[in-house]
Amino acid sequence: MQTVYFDIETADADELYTYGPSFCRLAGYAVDDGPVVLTTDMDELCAVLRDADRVVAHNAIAFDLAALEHWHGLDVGCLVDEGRVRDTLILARHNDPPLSGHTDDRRYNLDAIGKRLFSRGKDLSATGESTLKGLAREFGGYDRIPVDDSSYRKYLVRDVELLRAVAAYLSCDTYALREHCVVWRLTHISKHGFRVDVVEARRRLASQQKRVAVLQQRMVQVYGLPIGGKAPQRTKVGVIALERAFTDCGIEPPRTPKGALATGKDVLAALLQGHPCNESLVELVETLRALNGERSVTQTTLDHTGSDGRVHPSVDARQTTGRISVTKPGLTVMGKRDRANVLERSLLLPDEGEVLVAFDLSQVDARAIAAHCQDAAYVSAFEPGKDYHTEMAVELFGDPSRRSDAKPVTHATTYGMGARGLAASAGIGQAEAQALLNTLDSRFPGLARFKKQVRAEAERKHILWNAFGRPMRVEKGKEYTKAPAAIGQGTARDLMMEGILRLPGWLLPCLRAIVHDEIVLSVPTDRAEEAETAVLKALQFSFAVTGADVAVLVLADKSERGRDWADCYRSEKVTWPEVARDHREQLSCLDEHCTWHIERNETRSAA
DNA sequence: GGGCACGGCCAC
DNA sequence: AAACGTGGCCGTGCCC
Repeated sequence: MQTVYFDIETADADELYTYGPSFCRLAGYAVDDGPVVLTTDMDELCAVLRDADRVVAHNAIAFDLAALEHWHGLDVGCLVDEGRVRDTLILARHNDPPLSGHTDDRRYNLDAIGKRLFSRGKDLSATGESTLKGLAREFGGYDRIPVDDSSYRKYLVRDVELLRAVAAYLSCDTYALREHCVVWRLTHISKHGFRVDVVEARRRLASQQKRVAVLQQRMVQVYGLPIGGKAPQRTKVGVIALERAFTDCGIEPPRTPKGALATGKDVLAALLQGHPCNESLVELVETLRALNGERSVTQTTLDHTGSDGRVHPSVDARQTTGRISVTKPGLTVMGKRDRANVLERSLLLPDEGEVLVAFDLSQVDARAIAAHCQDAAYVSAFEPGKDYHTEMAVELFGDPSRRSDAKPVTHATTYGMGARGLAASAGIGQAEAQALLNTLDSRFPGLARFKKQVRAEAERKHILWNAFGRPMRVEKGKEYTKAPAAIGQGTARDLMMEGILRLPGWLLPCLRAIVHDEIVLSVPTDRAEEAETAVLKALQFSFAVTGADVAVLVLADKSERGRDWADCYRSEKVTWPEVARDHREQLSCLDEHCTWHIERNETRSAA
């Protein structure tokens, strides 16, 4: 049994997939208790790793091994599938799960872990990450530090030694091993990257700049806001001017809970509703809304686009529930619900000669809860052929046609919403909301019992385990809302990961994005049907919690085949014709609310 | 100039 | 006693 501990110094980590073959600069490795060996020969390192029974590194799968696979041809999939890899970042999160709220990455760097596991001496901690940063500053970049620099080498040696010490404290169970396979599969998203419509992105940036300039000018002239900066309406002076503008309209300036001027869109909408005839207020609010509504997704996407014309987003399982974060750029926050920003996704394209297809799991959080709680009525709402929200409408109102009224209530079930919150989200009175919550509890007693039970368990242990064995930390005092939410999201997450694990290997390089209950693939046009069948087969299965009587079906839908990511949703969003790329290729259109043919429509309405 | 909190936008 | 969960990213302002 031979274990190899290793670490690699590289160029800027953000350029993992774009830098070039000299990305890996200096490697350090140690076999079992042996001394740390340094080398610039990555082939030598790969040979050592191939022969090892066990390979250990921090963030091995998403970073070090990924770099060796990408630039030096190491077969990482084989190492992972054979269970030979131990990624101490995955294990550290598994052994000591993060709290929600602050995904504090620094909690999981080697220094921090070392400090928690065996309080390490100050002499070592002082040399942590700052050494490397300092060297990068001194030499003008991570890729320009001389590989024979003694402090660079000393730093690497120390890191491998620290890694070895840390690894001894971290245990690994079957869930953690499965997680290694999950993370490796997800690295394909970063590795292959998502093609960006760079020309269109630049065009949109330019037109956004024009739009903002007009709005800002109005703010300056009418309300006396300061000139300059990216968001003068948010500066101190700007806020004072806005407060005066509200007062001039005869309106008390709205406030946030902390006393600041509130300019969020819900607040502004409520204000308008209260004073529909106040024309000067309407103009002020509309201008403010328009300015606040300007997002920088296009800029962020371009900022992260590499010389290959693609973004290579980071994919991490760092959230407390295990849900996947996709960042740099944040694909999980791109528009979809609102007509004003649904086209954000249209900047992302399939590979040449391919189409994009999105697949999403149907009500997977609720199905996860059903699998856990085993409430007969709740579980039966997910039987094949039934529509969950319609079933809920029948149970809550005795009226299947009130499907849309039932939707917000189901949200309340998983997230522990109270009467006030439900009333606000559903647009009903608090008494009515409370009555609905009571009905929910009486119609689904098993669900109510389950929620009570997980709250109690969280209060006792502060950690909950989902149906797959993922530990999730629950904040003290917040068990009432967070415990059921953690189970719903956490198990839903692993149902999606089960699907990822069931995907046939040829589809892994096709993965482009994951947004919680949705995955996006770029597939060759002539294999689209084959791919769709295979993905749906992987994502859909019957699932039972250990010891449970009744299994719950996990079901998935597929989107249209898209020429860009937004185009995938054209049949889901038929009332927004611009979602379809075909429509955007037309020179003009007849829909006066179209967000694409804006200039033409403006000309038309003026005429 | 980095770190952090806030308040704004957004997703599932 | 009541109870809306998990996040990313931007711009500003303030702190060290």
